[in-house]
Amino acid sequence: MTRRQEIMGTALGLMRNKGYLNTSMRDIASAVNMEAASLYNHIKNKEEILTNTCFGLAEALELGIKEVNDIYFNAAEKLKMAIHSHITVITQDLNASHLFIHEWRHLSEAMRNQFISRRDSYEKEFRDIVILGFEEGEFKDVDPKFATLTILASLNWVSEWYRPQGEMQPKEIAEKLTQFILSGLQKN
Amino acid sequence: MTRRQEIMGTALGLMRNKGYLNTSMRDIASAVNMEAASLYNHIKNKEEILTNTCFGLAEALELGIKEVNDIYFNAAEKLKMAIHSHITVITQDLNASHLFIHEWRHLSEAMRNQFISRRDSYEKEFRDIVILGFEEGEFKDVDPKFATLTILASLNWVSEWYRPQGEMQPKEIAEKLTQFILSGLQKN
DNA sequence: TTGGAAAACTAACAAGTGTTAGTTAGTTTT
DNA sequence: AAAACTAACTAACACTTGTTAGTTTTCCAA
Repeated sequence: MTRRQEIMGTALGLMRNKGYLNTSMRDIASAVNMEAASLYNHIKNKEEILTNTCFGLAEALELGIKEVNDIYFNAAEKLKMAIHSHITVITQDLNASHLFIHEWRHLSEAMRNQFISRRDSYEKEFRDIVILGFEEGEFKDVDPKFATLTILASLNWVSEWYRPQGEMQPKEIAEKLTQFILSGLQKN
Repeated sequence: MTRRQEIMGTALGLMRNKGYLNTSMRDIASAVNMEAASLYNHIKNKEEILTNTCFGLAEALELGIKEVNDIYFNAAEKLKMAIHSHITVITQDLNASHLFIHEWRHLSEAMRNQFISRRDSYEKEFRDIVILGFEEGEFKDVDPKFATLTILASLNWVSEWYRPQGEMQPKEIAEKLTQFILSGLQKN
């Protein structure tokens, strides 16, 4: 592990616990046993940590959904795969996911706009699956935007409670979520 | 409207846009056309804004769920009412909701612990409804904790996209969510 | 009209912020 | 052996932070 990776990883951990703004360069430095100024030999600046993380995850998620949408399947199958992909990415690095989900607001305006538009297009790919399901006659006539937002909220929230050492593993989580989203809580 | 309420309201608006930590007392002051020091004639300190808001919403939510759980109903009916109550509270003041959902982390440790324990007990009341549904034989045999977290994630996320001027109003949102949570996306 | 509280002000504080400059010791490449 | 590079350091800058002290203005009831 390079020093840069060590700094990045430590920074993400601190930022997850205390928040991005509340984590100072001096906090990060002392967590890796150096002075704040020395960090700049390895990273450009504080925002690079945030930018790298947010866009790294965005890319991973996009890759996943595109793979799903490129293959022909029915909507239920696609949704299942998309959920699995999303959960896999999100549970990979919980610290990074926290930044991705909560701290992107603190990107500089230009970066933030880019980020938002990539997030929107990810949402759209997800929404297309819901719409496909309706066109197939397999899904109910729900408001696709509403449904997609609700689904993504559930998926993202996993990063808040998932623990790698816990009993539920990503694959199982994805399956239960798929089940829940497709057919709900009630019997029949 | 008292000056205090004006300050509080303005502060919440700023904090929703820029985040709690990123909103300075000087930001708040200039938004209500006064000097930062003058704010202290009306509020105790910055944290009071956060504390007041977080515990205010906690109380409103608790009140709602207790009302639901005190009356005898079947689980499906209770769930529907609990969702309605939650959405009503959450959509009442979007700025406050944002603080309640995202910024409680920045409460002082003592307050944060209190907050977490109240949130946990609210979650438990919700979970009891899911468990009741299973005992009645009406709900599927899901992990109640998992289901509850997933449901609450969907409910809270409403505060991110709901717009009072938009076409979907709280009552309709609650109904669609109930429908979605009970019976999912798929037909049959 | 006046007394006094309420609400504003100015000035300052101590601490903390991200970042840059300049330097140094140790290692690697030429 | 000389030159270049790496990664650490100390010191400092310019600015922002929440908050307090002390003072002045505003405003309303008596």
